[in-house]
Amino acid sequence: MAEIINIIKALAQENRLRILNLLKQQKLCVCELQNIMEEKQSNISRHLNVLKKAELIKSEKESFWIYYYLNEETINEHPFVSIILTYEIGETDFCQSDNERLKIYQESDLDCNDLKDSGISPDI
Amino acid sequence: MAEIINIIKALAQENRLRILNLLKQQKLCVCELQNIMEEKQSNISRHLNVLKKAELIKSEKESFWIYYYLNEETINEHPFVSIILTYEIGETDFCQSDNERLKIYQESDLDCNDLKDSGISPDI
DNA sequence: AATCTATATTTGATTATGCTCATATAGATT
DNA sequence: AATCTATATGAGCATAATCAAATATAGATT
Repeated sequence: MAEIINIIKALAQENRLRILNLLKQQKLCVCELQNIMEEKQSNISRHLNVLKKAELIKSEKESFWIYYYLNEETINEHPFVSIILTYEIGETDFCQSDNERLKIYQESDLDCNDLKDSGISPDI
Repeated sequence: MAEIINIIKALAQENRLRILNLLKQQKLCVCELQNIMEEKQSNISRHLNVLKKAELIKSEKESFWIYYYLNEETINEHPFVSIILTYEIGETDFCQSDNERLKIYQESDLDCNDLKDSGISPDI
């Protein structure tokens, strides 16, 4: 079981909160996160690793991609995490604009195969 | 109003959680915290400043001493903070031993006037 | 087996954090 | 006003965190 202090430390960083906010809405792979968040792949990967060590997320491989999703056991065991994700960060600017980009992606009918060279949309 | 991310960052450090755990139980001044926690005065002072900037605590002067206490407005506005203090850190080793020392201090009938050279008890 | 590609990791630069020692400051007490 | 003392702050150091660029790796596809 992850130490409580590691869980709080994992939550104490904007990019990691952004990742959790997105994963709360749906399972996503690294390249999707990279495109929605407009961050470098290595940076996303690093933060995912921190979140995984804190046992806040899990991953599973599906053909080419590794999909990340919330670790429900940890979240259920530590309800304050859900409270933060649901009530505390929803209104922040960074979540709002990530949510907009997630919506664009969802409505685009693109998937991981398309992300490599095109980005989510011509504007992004 | 303090940014949510500053609040989480303030919580993501053991010594600051220790301070909050103690202040949850009673108002304390710097020299009391210093003696109970067995940390350097400057270190305590610095962490108090971080907690104050996150608006998690307030202070008030009483004759020689500055007493710190939880900022109820912030705590009420962000219920996850109480949850962490009540349900998440109570069982940690660091809180347990701080609580023991707080108890010794409470039962000692010492006060701030005595702490300067003596420490809380001969053993400490 | 060879190739390809998504993800992880290494390296190195930059910045932030935590701590201690020493000193400054504020503001009570005399 | 002078002094005293609790607390705050500055300086310096060590360690950790963040990030980008380049490279390594795993494992799917052909």
